Amino acid sequence: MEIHQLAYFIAIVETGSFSRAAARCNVAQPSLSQQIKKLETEMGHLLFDRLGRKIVLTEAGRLLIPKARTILEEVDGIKMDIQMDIQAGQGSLAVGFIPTISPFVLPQVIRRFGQEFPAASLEVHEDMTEEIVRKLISAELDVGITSLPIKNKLIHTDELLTETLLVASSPEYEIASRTSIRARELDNFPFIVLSEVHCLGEQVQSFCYQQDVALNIVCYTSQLSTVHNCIAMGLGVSLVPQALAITEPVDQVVYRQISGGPLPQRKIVAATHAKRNQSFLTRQFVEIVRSEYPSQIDE
Amino acid sequence: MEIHQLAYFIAIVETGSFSRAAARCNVAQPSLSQQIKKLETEMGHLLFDRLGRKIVLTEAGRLLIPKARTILEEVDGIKMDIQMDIQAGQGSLAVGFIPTISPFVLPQVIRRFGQEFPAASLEVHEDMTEEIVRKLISAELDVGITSLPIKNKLIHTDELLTETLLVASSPEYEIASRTSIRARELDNFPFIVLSEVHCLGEQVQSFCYQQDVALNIVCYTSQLSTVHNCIAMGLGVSLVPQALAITEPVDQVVYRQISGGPLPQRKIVAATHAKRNQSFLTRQFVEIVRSEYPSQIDE
DNA sequence: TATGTTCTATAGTTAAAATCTATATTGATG
DNA sequence: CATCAATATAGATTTTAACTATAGAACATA
Repeated sequence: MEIHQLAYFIAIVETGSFSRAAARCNVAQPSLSQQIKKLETEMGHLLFDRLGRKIVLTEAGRLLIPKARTILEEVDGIKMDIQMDIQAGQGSLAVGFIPTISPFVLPQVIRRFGQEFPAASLEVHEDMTEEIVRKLISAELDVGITSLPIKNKLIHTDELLTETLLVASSPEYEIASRTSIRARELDNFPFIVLSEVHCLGEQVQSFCYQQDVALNIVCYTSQLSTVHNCIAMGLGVSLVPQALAITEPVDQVVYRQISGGPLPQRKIVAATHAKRNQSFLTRQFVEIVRSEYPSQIDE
Repeated sequence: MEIHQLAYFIAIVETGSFSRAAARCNVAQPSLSQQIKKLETEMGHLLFDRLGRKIVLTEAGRLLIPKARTILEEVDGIKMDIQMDIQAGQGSLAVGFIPTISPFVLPQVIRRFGQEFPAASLEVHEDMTEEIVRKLISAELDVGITSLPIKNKLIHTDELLTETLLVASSPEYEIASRTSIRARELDNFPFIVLSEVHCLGEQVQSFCYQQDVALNIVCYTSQLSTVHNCIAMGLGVSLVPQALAITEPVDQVVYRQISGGPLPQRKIVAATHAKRNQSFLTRQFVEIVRSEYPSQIDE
């Protein structure tokens, strides 16, 4: 059975004749006769009784009408429906965040995404960069919010913002009262560092290495909040994302920017599979992350 | 958009690859590539991201899946559905009865038809033979229950039964006490006759004419029940259908069969348009009439 | 790093099928 | 009975879907 056969059938029903239907369908009348014959053969029933000049629907023909109309309407609307669905945010989206970003943006982003695209279904993964990359490549994720560097050639990155890392210290330390802090002075204080399995941990350590700062590391932790807590307890200092200072400031901690040299920074990016087309929802999601990411400019 | 394109699309979705889908659909792989490309062009969106060895659905592709499945299922089921509908008695039927038959069979037939085919919609017309023939030819009616003769070549008749006409008389008349009545004796009594617009009226008069009976007609009426009432009032005698005597016998009337010569009879037929296919409902309806028609054999 | 394997895409050809034109056939109409 | 108006049939043409062969890309293995 073919769609055009159903269309011809309905045209005949509506015009009451093969000839008029042929005119309406912009085909020759014999084409209709032939296609209807095929349809009748396939259905196992005549659809019309041919009474010479006029035709009359058979029982099978009458029963076919609503079914044919349904199918034609669906086929007809399918293109527009999909366009509408896309605009309406119908669909699903799987996103990944690294743990040193998610605490500051996930709640706001999920809320806004839900408000703007109530029809969408969102799946959020929290993983480290490496795992996010793997999932992007295997298409388990549509987009990952992470930080550079990403070496994999199959991953395309869209830069969202550059985030400064601030010196975080207990007010007790002498460093807390300074108006300007230089990177090399960090070696005067016990340093709390995030494990290198996190890209943030790696970034902090490589920054210090490049600035020739020999850190006095007193603690390796695997969670940023532990770093924060340790600092609040006065156990040492660290470099933490500005977003942490903005969204979760603590009284027992002061946050200071490095001066007199390159700033420690990380680039926050939306990572996607380079070969996949980014869906409407993906693009919208990335824009929401960009606008919701806590930064001083927003405040 | 074509149905096979949707089928190919779903096969790819379900097998996860163009190659496997091609195998399942019994076509070569390039055919699928080509048809999917066409579908994508028509939809205005890619349906799959081609990631070299593997493919991933795009947002548009994911949205298309349920719609394509729906259409395929409907198309798939359409033939069987119609078969089922027909067997279940879905559909409509328009039938005609002549007034000298309907009183005896219409109620029972409608009841039984409604019981056996509750899903059907039945439309009943009561008309004289001529009008029934006209409606059959214009396809306003699917079948007419009437009596012969029908001269029109476009009408096909299916004989249901041969009904005898009985002499109906008031008990007061001498004829009522006889054991055997000959046709020619009818001229001894005042005769109540049905108008010739009814075929029954015509049949009665032509029978008498053929038997050389010069009727002593005292009343022409246009309703059989009037004939019956006149007889009951003792105004005369007549020839009436056996079915009348069976279903509506009256104490003031006796019903006797003619003997010693050809019986006055009428042939009850199901008349249909010779060129139209008789629907399942039509055939079932005719069988119901045949079995419900009142005749002595049934009692 | 090279190489074979396994996918999809492309090119060109073949086969199928829908369309067309022309005409036969049939029922309605004057 | 001839004419008109409709559908059916026949044969040619065109379109399109299918096929074969092969290129190109990605992954796996050596």
